[in-house]
Amino acid sequence: MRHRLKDVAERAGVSVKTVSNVVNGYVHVRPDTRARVEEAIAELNYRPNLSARHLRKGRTGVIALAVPELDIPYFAELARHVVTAAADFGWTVLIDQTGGGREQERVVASGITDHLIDGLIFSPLALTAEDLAGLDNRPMVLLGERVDHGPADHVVIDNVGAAREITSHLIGLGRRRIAAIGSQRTPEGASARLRLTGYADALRAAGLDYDEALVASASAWHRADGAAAMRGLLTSGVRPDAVFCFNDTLALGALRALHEAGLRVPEDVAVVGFDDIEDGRFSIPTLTTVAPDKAQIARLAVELLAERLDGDPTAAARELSAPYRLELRESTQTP
Amino acid sequence: MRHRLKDVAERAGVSVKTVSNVVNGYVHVRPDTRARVEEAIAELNYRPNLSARHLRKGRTGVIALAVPELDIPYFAELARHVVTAAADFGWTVLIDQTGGGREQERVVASGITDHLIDGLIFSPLALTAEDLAGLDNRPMVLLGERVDHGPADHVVIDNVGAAREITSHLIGLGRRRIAAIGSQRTPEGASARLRLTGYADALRAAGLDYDEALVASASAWHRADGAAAMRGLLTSGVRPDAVFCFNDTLALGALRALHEAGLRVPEDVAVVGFDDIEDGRFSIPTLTTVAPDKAQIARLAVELLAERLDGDPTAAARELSAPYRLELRESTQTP
DNA sequence: AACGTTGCCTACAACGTTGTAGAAATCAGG
DNA sequence: CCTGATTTCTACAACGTTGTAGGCAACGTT
Repeated sequence: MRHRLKDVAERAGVSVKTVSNVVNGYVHVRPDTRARVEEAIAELNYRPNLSARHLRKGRTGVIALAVPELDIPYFAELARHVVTAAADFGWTVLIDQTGGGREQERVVASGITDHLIDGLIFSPLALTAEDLAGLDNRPMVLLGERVDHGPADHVVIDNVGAAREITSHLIGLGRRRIAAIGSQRTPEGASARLRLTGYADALRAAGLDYDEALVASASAWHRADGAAAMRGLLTSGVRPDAVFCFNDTLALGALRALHEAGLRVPEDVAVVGFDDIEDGRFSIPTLTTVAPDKAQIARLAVELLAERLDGDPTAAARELSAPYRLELRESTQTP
Repeated sequence: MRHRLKDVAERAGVSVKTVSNVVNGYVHVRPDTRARVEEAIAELNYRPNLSARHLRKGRTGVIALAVPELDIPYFAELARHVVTAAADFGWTVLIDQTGGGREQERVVASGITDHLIDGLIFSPLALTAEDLAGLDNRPMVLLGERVDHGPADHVVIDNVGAAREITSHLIGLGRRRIAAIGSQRTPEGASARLRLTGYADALRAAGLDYDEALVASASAWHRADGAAAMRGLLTSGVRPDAVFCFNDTLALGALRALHEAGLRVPEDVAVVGFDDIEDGRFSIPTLTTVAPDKAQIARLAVELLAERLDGDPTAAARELSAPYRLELRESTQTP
């Protein structure tokens, strides 16, 4: 049995609005009235109906987080941080899985769940700037690489800089034939493009040639794709002495393929990844990686959303950058 | 700018209710009227307000999934399957992270988000039967080990049987000093208790002694706990020739600790896990494990919830069992 | 031709909440 | 003890939707 304000009001002998005032912490309520109401609330185990409240107030206290796939560890870890950060604002998080397809992402962004949520934190893969431009300017924060000239707030990390830095680290270790795994030619591959740019920058800065043959593409960024790409590199005969994988799951797949080929990491081939997922801290060998500050990304995203909700909805879009650092582990340590 | 039924109605020159009828697929609407309304809907990009609909109908089309931690791969993979299964019913999934604490779980179960969701799929760690008994009988499906005599539907797998089977597999390989990692004495450890029972059953059936010294506890089931427990076993001098870890992340941690100790897997020590997370298919060595049918678990849970929502809410609680199978991989393969 | 039936549509009320307006009670200051 | 301000509370309307009841045509049946 569910109770309403009306039931509480009758039990406490006050008006419905007075109960509402107590629930909402309105100050001008006599202490004894408040006590009576609170007692009635407790006795009936009353809980506000959020839909009704939303209908009236226009706020649900629910935000959505949309990610391509939940069982990609990076997104799972990110989701955890977003849920935690949102809790500080009293928000519940509705998590949506887009699958990464452009059409599905458009549906999510345009808001199938429109009226149930106050705002959206969105990590798009395939969405283009035009897609975004066609939408209502609902409160939305984008995560990840910039969708150029998009009208929404976003939180990014410096993909180019991070990729340059970790590639330079490999060069600093004396590696000269550095492969890259994860390149993508599709429009979805914004992260891939930026990381490839950083990789190429670092090579150029060190006076090394950019060799097409050392760059392997991967349509998705799962372990299996990393393993397949690594096998491809090995059979093509390019003999790399290091590999920069554009994320950690690719790198874990690459480790596996190197292991199967009988090559030692890092002695024969050094391997680095990107994302700092937990797996990489326990893999054999442990994985050197770029560690974006996921907690900070989540916090910034939630804060941006909060400001957008409370502030001017038409204010100019903002871009915040979250820090990262290199995590040096066994997969690059020269013994 | 957001539009309402009223706006569409004015534009199409019909009543509000007729628009509602079109939106809801009511049959008795003349084709030309329907066309006019649909045109107006498209022009205004109308989308129903879910809160208002919920307030009126008592259904939101949103269900919640509550899991202890999202970045535990097992739960992330499960979440993915639940989202997929729910989509077939036209449901959106709100994902809640409980942290696994009893108090937080009670809050979730009692329904902070009560009125926004139609039902709850819940994977509890710490919740007790008494906690559950104190709640309204809202539509709820529990996942995982049984909370004895709980009033809610649940979907389980045969933990005891699966643990017995995989332990027997180790015995069949000729292993005799089989350790177990993941035992828990806390009331939270229902899964741990069941898996330990299966382990002990298998030993007894093979005429092997159950040796306390071979059973390592782990307060949580993360990689770090598995690594720590394995190190503990190794330094205690019990010299196991196989280890049954109560989940895959524990096993991955154990692999790591064995590697650091210079022991070979499976030659010196065979390792098995439980859950079949993706990591175990690419770890070095790949991990033999119990593979619960996660897709089936998710589908059964969603179906149970659907039946509970449509059917008699006071009907007796049901318990469904999902299948599992053994995945034999490198970590137990005798070379 | 009168009748009931069906198809199509509309008006109204209600879901549970909160903002607004204002009434009644209390207080402060002369 | 009067006046005006403040505190405390209430009645009412509205948020956007859908169920109910009912009206008016058009149809088929006697």
